[in-house]
Amino acid sequence: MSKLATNRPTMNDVAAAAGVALKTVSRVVNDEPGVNPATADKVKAAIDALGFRRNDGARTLRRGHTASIGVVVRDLADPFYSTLTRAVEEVALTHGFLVFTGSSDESPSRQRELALAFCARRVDGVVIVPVGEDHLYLQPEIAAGVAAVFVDRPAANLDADAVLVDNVGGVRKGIEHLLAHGHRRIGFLGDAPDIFTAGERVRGYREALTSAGHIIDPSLISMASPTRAAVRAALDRMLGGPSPATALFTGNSRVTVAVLRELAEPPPEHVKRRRPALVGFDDFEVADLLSPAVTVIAQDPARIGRAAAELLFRRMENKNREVVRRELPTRLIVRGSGEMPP
Amino acid sequence: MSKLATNRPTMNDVAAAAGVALKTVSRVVNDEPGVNPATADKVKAAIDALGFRRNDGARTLRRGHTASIGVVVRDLADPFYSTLTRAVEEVALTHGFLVFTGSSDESPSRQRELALAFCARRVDGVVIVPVGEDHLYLQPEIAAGVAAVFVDRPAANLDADAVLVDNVGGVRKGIEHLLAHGHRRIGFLGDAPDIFTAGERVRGYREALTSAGHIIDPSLISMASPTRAAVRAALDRMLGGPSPATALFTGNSRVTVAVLRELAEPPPEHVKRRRPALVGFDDFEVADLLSPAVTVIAQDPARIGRAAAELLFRRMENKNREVVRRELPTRLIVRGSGEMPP
DNA sequence: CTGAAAGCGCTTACAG
DNA sequence: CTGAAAGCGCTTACAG
Repeated sequence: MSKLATNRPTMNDVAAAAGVALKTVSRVVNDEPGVNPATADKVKAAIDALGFRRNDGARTLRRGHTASIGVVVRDLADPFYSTLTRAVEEVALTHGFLVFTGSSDESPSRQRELALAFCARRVDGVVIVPVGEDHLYLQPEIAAGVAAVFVDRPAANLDADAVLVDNVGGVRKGIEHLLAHGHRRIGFLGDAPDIFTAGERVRGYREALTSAGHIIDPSLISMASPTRAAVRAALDRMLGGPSPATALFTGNSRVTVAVLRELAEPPPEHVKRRRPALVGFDDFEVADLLSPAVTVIAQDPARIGRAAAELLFRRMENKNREVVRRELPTRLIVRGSGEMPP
Repeated sequence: MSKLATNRPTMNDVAAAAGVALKTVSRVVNDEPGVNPATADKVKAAIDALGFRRNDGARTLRRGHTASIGVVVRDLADPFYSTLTRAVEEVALTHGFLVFTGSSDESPSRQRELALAFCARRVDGVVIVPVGEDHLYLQPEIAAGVAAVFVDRPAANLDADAVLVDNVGGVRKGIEHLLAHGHRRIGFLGDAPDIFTAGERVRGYREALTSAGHIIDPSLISMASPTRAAVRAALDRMLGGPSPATALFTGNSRVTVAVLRELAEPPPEHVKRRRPALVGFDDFEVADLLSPAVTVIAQDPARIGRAAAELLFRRMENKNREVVRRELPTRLIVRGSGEMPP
């Protein structure tokens, strides 16, 4: 591509038009003190006449920081991550920062490319929902001064700031709730076991049952991506046998919705199902309008995003402060589905 | 702030370490042809040893374009806008572009500041969900070469590319559906009348009724932000009178959900309500799981975002092509709530 | 195949 | 209060 058609005026052009030096224009543009009001007026007039707007890219190059951050989530279209990102944006704006966003789609290489592309633009910090086993590629960036905060999951092999959720405690709370309502056969439908949160949550399930003196029945645990087929198979197994589960715990909102959708279908002829009690991890829109309304262990994605952003800005201020790992609580929201008797 | 602690190696450092000229490093980094393989290897070794990573900000300054775009939506936490943004991101990535995002919160000044901040970073293009009456502030940016595409709503006073939805046609389809099921008293619950889409949609309502030879009853129209109080008042009026509405059309998913929530409450004592039929504009998660499942006029936010991004990249390629205004169709999804008899 | 110089549009560090 | 020079880290345009 040859010289662009863009023909933006520069500080130099403004200076020429106003009959002053470049530096004086810079002073006026940046509201630096000590400019003669009459001179400033001349400069301002020239700025308006030419339609000058400072090139922040040039400014950035000279100053060494860009006042921008990058956010890499799993999927910006997912309400959990979009709400989280929006909260980061809000904090960033407070500091006068702009934010790049990107979705990794759970692909380690795509995440890496996004994060490094942001770093190549010299963002001052990154907020990352980590994917995959290896995050050492970020080490040089961090060493070079990029602040990094991991969110929702810890970085695999990097000692860095992180904002997590009390997954284990949250699930325990949900399972204990079902136990308190008399359930003893409780099925757990999680997600792919390599996802950090999925592992933590099934751990919470096991701990809750074991602590209460119950035996873990492996046939009541399903750890798979919530495809239609996987969910159907798991439900048939858990609800169709001679000693069926009377309650289910679903490990995230995608699973919850998939299960609800499956329960809404008539079961195969040879299977007889009773509607099980249900508690789901993650709140979701109109969970309260379903019948029965869905009892959930709610996370607070906006709070998570805010916490991550605040940690990021604190890290930018002081690269040497010790690494922080915050764990945010969950909240049981009782709505009906989790209070049905066995 | 003084000199930053960041101590990144530059091409100059690499050149010194490899014993070549700066330009040769540039050639290697950019995969330019015509470098002696042995020289290239020396340079690559130096790059690895120093952990060099090109500063894209500097590159950008010299080349005149940044390979980045800005997206300003109403609220990134809203599934409609986050899905739209995600689709824009996808197209951008295909072109090797990065994307800044921002939420205007329906504030004209905040939108303006975000858009101009993106332009100050010299993004090559912006996708904007416009708010407010005045978008002339973008005129100089567009003149200076920034591509701009408006989405969901047209720019108030600027002749620019836009991707809209056939709001009028969509609502007409919904109202005609209710008419075909025998309804004659159909209430319309919209949104604040200064929102473009709200205006278009109520127009569709009027047109559908008029075309079918029916009279418009103003008491069956409510144009207000869907606060709890406003929705309740509108429902009491529309459903509580001597000649109540037998069906409702809701103008967007926020309204739909607010109405459903209100209908789930027991009505005030002196009001007796029948459950009205319902068709809503916008699809939403688990609309199919409610009882009755909710019939909607669905938009396709991913398609809208994709169309906007594609238009943007075409505009970047040719600043002089004529202004395009695309209007995307809607789809009626029949689920039950819209097929209930009067 | 390789390199020295100029310049992108600003800010920094000084000098007057 | 104002300005001339250098430099941020690259690419462009040339020269050898």
